[in-house]
Amino acid sequence: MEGMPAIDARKERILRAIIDDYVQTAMPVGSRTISRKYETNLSSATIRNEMSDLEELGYLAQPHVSAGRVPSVMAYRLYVDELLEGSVRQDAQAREYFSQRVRQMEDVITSAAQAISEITRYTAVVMMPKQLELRVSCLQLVPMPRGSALLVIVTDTGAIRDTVIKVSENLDGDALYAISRMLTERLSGRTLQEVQEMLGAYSRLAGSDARVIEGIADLASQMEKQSATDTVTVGGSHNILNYPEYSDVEKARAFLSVLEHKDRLMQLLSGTDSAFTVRIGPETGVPEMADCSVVTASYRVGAGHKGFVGVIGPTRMPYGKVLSALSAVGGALSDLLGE
Amino acid sequence: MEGMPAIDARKERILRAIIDDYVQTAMPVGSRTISRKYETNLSSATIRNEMSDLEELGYLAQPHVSAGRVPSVMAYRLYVDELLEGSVRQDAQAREYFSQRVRQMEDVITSAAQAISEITRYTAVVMMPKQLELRVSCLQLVPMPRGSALLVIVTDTGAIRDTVIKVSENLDGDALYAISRMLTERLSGRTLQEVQEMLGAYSRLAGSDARVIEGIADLASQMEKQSATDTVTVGGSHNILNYPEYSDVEKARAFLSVLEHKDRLMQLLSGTDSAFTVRIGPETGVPEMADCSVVTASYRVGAGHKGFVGVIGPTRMPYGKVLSALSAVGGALSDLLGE
DNA sequence: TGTTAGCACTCTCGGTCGTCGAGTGCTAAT
DNA sequence: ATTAGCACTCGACGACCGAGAGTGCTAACA
Repeated sequence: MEGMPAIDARKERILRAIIDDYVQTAMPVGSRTISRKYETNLSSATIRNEMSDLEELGYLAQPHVSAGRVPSVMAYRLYVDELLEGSVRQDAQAREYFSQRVRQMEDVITSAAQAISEITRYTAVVMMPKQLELRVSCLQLVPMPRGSALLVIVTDTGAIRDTVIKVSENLDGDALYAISRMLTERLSGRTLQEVQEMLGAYSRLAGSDARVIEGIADLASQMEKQSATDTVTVGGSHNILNYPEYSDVEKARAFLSVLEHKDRLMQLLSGTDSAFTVRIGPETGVPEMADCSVVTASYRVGAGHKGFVGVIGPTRMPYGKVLSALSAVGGALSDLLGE
Repeated sequence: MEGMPAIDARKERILRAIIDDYVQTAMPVGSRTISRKYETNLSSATIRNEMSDLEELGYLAQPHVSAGRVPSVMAYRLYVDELLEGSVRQDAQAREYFSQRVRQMEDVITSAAQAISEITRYTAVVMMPKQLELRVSCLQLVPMPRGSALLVIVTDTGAIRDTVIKVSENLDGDALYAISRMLTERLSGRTLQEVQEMLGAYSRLAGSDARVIEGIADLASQMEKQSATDTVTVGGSHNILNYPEYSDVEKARAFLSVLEHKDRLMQLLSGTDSAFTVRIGPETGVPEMADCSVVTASYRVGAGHKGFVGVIGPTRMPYGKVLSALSAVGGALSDLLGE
């Protein structure tokens, strides 16, 4: 009675070769291919025996009896876990991406998503954690032509929001600055919610327009609303069309429609503690993504809050490259957004 | 010897019915369909005769002998020209879209693109004309936590650009305002290019940081570069997958790749004088878009400069609805961006 | 003269069938 | 333990065929 075959070094090499080849070609890998391209001193028959063992062990699967083998979720996992052990090399290309001007949280987030998607050629997702308790640090009116002014609110975490409001034509730059000073003095240190509540009482402040107050109220309520929800951005969503597993339009559409619903997207990203997570196929928990993998890296932003950057692509994916790209972008984000 | 059949009222009704049906179903329309759904008092045989005439006239085409008829480019054009005659009804839904906060040109443009794509369910493109000779109107530094400041530049056309720069920790709000005033005084009225050139000379200004100067130089050069090129944004690009004519992934990808190249996109939009333009199929001049139509509306922004809003979709398109949506959004844009 | 019923004809679509080839598993030889 | 050889399996692909949709034409009819 034979026991379960053990997985030795050679089996591992072969498994690795199969994964690599499959990642490249997206076609089931046959024994001949391995024997010629990877293990040139072994015959196809030997490889066949090994492959048969690997299948018994659960690392390979055959779409049908006379096709080659395809790596199973277990195989990817083995491979990925191994990658996760070693430190992930930082990708220089990724860091360069952020030399551009960055404006505020949202801008950073979206350019991160674009950067990742361009580097990896997959779909990228970036999540910014919700920030409760944003406090106003400064508030300023910048004169604009034709009776307008730009109202800028800066919070203690460095988030910036602005909007154009109408003001009296006879307020010049200095007058606006005086108003700004006064408002900053009274409102700084308050949370956005407090600011909102306090504004009612101010509507008759000397020298200030009711319209200014209104503008601030609007802006404060918007910031408050936005800061209370997680923000999530997608980049390069149609990169998915580059991969043959999505040459079925229905599949592609299902995929894209998941991306359009923030809540379903959150499901893919959230709920992990470690720096890197890889969910393969069914592990994603979203049926439409059954043959996708989701790779995420977390980055720190300020006091213990964590955001995620991630890549969604076919299960066959060069996990090594993806991980290093994510790690680089995550690092850059931490630098930019962290305290 | 029979002459060319004339196009009478009934032929026109039938043609219209065929277009309507084809727009809905994307399937060649047969004579029976028309006789049952649209012209219930005529038999299919009669319709057949009429259709045969319409084909001879060039308004219909048959994909193959035993399929129904499909409207030709000429048919659409007839129909569209008729639409263009009458005034295009404004679409209420579109106007609502802009009640949101709008920040600056680019924001307006992108939300316009999104609005159009959501309303029409097609791909939307919005172009903002290049603005030469932008002049600085105001320039202000807003204090931020941790030795940063937000540098805001406002131009005479109301374009806003900002960036975060580092400044000496010991500059407080008033000091920053003093610098802002001084800079505004010296730089306002200058074009961005002039500002850029002048900044070299200022690097030793009393009380101001070299870093501030540097920040302004950066920002000015970016604004200058951006204002010299046309800006174009795409919204809802993957709406295209909703239409059966793009159930071929290769086609869809070709379509999307055109959208990714700004220059090819410009080709689709530019070069028209009238308020509305409809280019059908080959008229677009871009081979990948051979079975698309491009509908554009122009909007005025300030002194004679024109921008375009457009929709790209399959040639069978409810042109009436699309035109009214575009007209509404175009109007809103003129209001928001015009002088 | 315009409309309609009838009919033969054409062409696509969907399914079935048979061939081809890639790949396997097993056995026997090395 | 490895490998050559061979029979076998199964999907991909092209050929083929029948059904159905739609046409054009003709002849009858109002």
